Amino acid sequence: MSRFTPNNAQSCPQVLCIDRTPYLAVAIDTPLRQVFDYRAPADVTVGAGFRVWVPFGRRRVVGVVVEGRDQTEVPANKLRAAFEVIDSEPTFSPDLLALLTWAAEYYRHPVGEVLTSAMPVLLRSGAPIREEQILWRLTALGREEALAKLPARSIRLRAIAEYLTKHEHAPASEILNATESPSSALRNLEERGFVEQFAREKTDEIPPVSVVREGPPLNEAQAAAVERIQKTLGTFASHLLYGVTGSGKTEVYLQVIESVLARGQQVLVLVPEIALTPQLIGRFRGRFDAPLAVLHSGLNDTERLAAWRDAREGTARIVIGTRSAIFSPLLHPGLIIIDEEHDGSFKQQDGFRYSARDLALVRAQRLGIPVVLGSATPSLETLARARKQPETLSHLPYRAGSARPPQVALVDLRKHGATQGIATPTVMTIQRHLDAGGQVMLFINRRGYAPVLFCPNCGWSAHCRRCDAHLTVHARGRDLVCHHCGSQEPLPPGCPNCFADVKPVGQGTERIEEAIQQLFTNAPMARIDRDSMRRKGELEETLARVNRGEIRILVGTQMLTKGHDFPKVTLVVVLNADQGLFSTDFRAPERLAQTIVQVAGRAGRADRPGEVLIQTEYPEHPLLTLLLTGGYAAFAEGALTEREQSGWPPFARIALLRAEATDQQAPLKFLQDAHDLAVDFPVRGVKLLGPAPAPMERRAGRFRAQLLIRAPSHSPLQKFLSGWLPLLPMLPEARRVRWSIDVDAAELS
DNA sequence: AGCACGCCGACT
DNA sequence: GTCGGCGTGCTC
Repeated sequence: MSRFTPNNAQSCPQVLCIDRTPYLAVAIDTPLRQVFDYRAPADVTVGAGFRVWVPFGRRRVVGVVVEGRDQTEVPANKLRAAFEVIDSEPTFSPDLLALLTWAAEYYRHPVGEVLTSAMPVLLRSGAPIREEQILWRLTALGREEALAKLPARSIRLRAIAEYLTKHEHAPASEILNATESPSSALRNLEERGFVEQFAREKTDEIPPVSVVREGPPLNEAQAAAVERIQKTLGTFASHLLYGVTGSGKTEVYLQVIESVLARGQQVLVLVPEIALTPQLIGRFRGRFDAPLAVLHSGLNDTERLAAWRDAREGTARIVIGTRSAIFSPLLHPGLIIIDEEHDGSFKQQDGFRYSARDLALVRAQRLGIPVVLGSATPSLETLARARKQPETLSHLPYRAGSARPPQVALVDLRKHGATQGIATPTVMTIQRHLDAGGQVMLFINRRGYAPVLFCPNCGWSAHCRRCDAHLTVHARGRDLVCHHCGSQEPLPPGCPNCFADVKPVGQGTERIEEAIQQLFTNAPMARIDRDSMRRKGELEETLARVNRGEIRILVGTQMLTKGHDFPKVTLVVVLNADQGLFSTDFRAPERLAQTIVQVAGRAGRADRPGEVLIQTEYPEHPLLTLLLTGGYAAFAEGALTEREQSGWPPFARIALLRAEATDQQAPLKFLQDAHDLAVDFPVRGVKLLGPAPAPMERRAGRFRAQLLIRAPSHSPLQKFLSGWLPLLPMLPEARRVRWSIDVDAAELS
């Protein structure tokens, strides 16, 4: 029953005694791929997972004990003693520590950096793990008079008073989150003498949880999914919840979460970076009266540490966050949910290049708990796994309510004339939907006004000085911006080559916005992309206007697809489906299909039938015809067959060795040397492809190249890497480049 | 990554 | 004379 054993000092003394050894192996935040041995301080409880202050070179740093050791290979003249142990209990429980060291090994990343990345910033610099908790409660005066005396218009103050009537006491963060109030509201109540703070007496009791509101009745598929997942609570199982948009995946999550909470366990929910919307959190809060810890990029250091502590001490019953939340400590883990599991943001793209989705499976397996991967467009990896174990596949094929699936049609851009990228039949369809009172959404995966600035006279086009890329025309034709390095310059008055007039070529969101305004003068519209939604809260504001019906036409990028509902949208237009149709990256078709299906899923959610138009120059392309005739499932079947035949994941494992330098030849030379070195480590089935320049060789002034390693499965890949990688730093060329290894690389660029 | 040591160029 | 450029070496 170790799963239910609290990992704090009071209740689990045996954890502290096993490592009473003379030496400690300590992981330190440094790119060095090793741990460092220290003499353990005497007469202090210390062991694996504890943080210690240690001397390191000329510095004093925080390290994490990875294990206790009875002996050390380090010569006595080098060995030093740890200064002090930071807490009276380990920062990392044995199972979390084991997961992290496993991940460091698997992704070939220095263990010190891995452990550091799993800690809130304040813990990295030595803040204590436990703190006397400051709680707020109503004063006697507050209990008697607050609700009676507070004016009705003081909504926040009354909400806080009501909350504290129900909860007796709670930390400020919890109160402010639940009532969506600023901290000034609490101070205001304190000045009125209605509330007071006090230090919590030390107790590990976990607040009771109740269901605030019962959920709606489930349809047959949802009920089957809930039951299938519930049956596996307490054991490892990897579920795929494969539900089309609007089929009620969240309701399935909620029902299963309810069971987990009833078992006294915690739920960890991972969501993609952009989709950490108030919508989902709102659903959770509306359903359960359970403390929720939200880990997102907007938190400051103190808030982050508080959320981390709440997860670790079991106070937070639901922990919801993005990628890095997979490393949240949990006292009583019971379930992990990965929402929109296909989303690329679960894979970290620099430094410690882990996949939170893959680690969720590892963590769940180690803990003996189920994991639920939810998506309308599952990754091929997840689909392949589900094929092997059909008992864990739950399909939600119909939309909740009476909504019918949208009608999808292709618009052949070669046959029809187009104004600014919008084909004539598309214009007519938009008009028809506007006339019928519908809302229209146009999707284009490109920011800015136009992707190219071109001189029709001499053929010149605007290139970035530091990247092998065109500059994008921005701000209605006033600026040139590089989307790869961020450099910016004013638009030249004419061609710098021949002084002729230059012309923006192609369409971005800004230009589509302009075209729509000209074509549909009376329809109020909005544009949603990274440039137009810079200000905080702007996105939410615009989305609200859309859903109130004040906006009739919506133009935007990927941003539109991530987790937002647009119940009044009846027509979705994918303006250019062709980017990615002929990419060198074997995953490009998968990403394109997911994007198209996700965008299309925004149409017709209520009782109105939805319509989807996909503009393309290649209407006969098999990817598009498959999607059109058989939906995502048919596409995925086809793609899986292709991957199997060509030996790509999930039917193989890959790793990518990347190198970059300001010198053009150095990365290629280094990779060639690395390639040549590999003949000394033959592992059956392991093949090296390359080296080759990266698809965009020069980026931000650095030349980049890559070498692909392909193996039939996980273990030969790891076997090869463990023999080969340690020797790379010894190559003379290694010092002239920056290199990194990306295990299970998601993007080959 | 830090951080120090170390050996050559233009400044008060 | 010395401030500082970044090459190279080390961190239990």
